[in-house]
Amino acid sequence: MNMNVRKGSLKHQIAEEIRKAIFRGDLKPGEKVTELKLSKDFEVSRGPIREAMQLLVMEGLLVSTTFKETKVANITSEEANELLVPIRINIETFALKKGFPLWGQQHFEQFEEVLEQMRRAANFNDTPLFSDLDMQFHELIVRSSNMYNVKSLWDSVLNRSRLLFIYENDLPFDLQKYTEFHRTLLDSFKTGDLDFAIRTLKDHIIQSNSLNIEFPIEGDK
Amino acid sequence: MNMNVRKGSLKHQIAEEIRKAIFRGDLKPGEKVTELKLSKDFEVSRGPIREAMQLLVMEGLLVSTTFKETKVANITSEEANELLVPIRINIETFALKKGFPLWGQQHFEQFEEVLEQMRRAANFNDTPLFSDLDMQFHELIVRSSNMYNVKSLWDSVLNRSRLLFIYENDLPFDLQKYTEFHRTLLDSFKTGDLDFAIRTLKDHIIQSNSLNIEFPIEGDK
DNA sequence: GTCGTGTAAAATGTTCACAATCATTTATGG
DNA sequence: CCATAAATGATTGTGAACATTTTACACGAC
Repeated sequence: MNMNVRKGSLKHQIAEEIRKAIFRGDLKPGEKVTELKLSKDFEVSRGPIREAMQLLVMEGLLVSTTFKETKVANITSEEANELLVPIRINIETFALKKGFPLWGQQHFEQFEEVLEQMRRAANFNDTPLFSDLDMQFHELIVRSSNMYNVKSLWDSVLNRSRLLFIYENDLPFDLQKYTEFHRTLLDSFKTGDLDFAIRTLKDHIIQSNSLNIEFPIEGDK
Repeated sequence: MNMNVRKGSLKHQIAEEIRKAIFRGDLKPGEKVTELKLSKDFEVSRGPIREAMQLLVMEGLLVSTTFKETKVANITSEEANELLVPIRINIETFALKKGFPLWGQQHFEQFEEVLEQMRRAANFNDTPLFSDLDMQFHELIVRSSNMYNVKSLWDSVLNRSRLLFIYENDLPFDLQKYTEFHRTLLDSFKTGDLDFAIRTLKDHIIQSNSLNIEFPIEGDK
C-alpha cells in the first residue's frame, strides 16, 4: 500500500484509488473486479477492500451479485441525461439556496483558486485533471450548504454521471470552453442575485452535460 | 440470529432488520449504535454487522464518525420537503415514463394487491405496516423501469424521507385518506394516459408528504 | 460428438484475533 | 482544590484463517 497521504481509514483511501482507476480508464465498465486481486494490488487484507468495494457499489460505480462477481458499472446516456442531470440540478440548486447567503470573501477565493487551476489544466489539455477540478468547483457549492444528506446524495449522483465520460478522454473536449462556462457561473454568483445565480447554475449543468453529445446517441428519439 | 427466512447474505438481512428497528422506533434518531451490541443481538460476528451498518450509512439512515461512533441519523423537514421530495418526483416520474408502456394485466394486479393490503392495514390502524405498503406501492413503479440506478438512488432517497415519520407514529394519521390517494393514483395509471399519470403521481407525492405538516414549520418562509 | 456429472479451483461470505484510536477516569504535582 | 498527564476501558480498524458457494474442467455415458 503505497499511499502518500493518510486521510481517513483504509477503505476510504482505497475507494478513492479505485474511483480514480475507473475514471482514468484503467478499469473499464463491464470489467470484472475481484477482492483478491485488489488486495494484492494495494497490499492490504481483504477486509478494507470489501468495504471499499461496497462503498462503490452503493455509489453505483460497481455492480455486484452475491457470491458471484463484481463488475465496473455502466450507464446509458438516457439515464445520465434524463435522470441524473435533473437530480443534480435539484441538489445543487438546493445547496446554492442554502449556502449562498453565507458566502464571504474567503469562499469566492476558493472558487477563483479552482478556476485558475482549471485554466492551467486546460492549457495542458489534461482532461482527467480538468474533470476533477470541475467536480471540486461544484463540490464547493454543495459543501457550503453544510448538510450531510446533500453531500452524500450528490456524491452518488455525480459519480454515476462521470461514468459516461470515461471512454471519451481522447475525444477533442474543448476545455477552454468549459473553463469559460465556470467563469460565467462564478460571475453570476458574484452579482449577489440568488435567483440569477440559480438560473445560471441550471443552464451551466445542462450545457456541460450536453457538450459531449455532438452526434446522435443510439436509442435517443 | 433468529431470522425466519434466508434471503441474500447476512449483511442484507441484518441491514433490513436494522431498518425495521429504526422505522418501528426501536432505534431512535441520535441513538448510538455499536457493532458489539448489534453482533450480540443478532448473534453474528462483527464482519457482516460492519457491512450492514455501512450500507445504512450510505443510505443516510446512520451517521458514522471514523474511530468514534455511529448514530441513527436525523433529518430536518426542510431537507425532506425541499430536497428529497423533488428528487423523489424526478426519480419516480422517470421510472414511470420508462416502465409505463410495458405494464400489463399482471402489473396492475400487483398494484391492486398492495392496495387491498393497505385497506386492511388502514382498518387495523397499523401505521408501520401501512408505511411499508406505501413503499411497496411506489417500489412497483420504480422497479418497472428495470434500471439499476433508478432503484438504487430511490432506495436511498426514500429511506431518508421516512426518517421524518418515525416520531409521529402516535399522531392521528388518516390512513383511510392515504389509501384513497393511492386509489386515485392507480386509477390514473389505468387510463393509459402517461402525461395524466405523471401529473397525478407528482401531486400524489407532494400531497402525501405535506399531510403531516398541518402547522407552520420553523425556518419556512 | 454432446450431454451430464463430479471434482478441484477460485471467489466470496463469515468468524475470530489483534492493533489503533478515542473518551473517561484516575493519579500526580503544584 | 485544580490542572495536567498517564492509565484504563470501550469501540472501531485491520489482518488472517475458515466456510460456503460458484465456476471450470475433465471424465465418462450415451
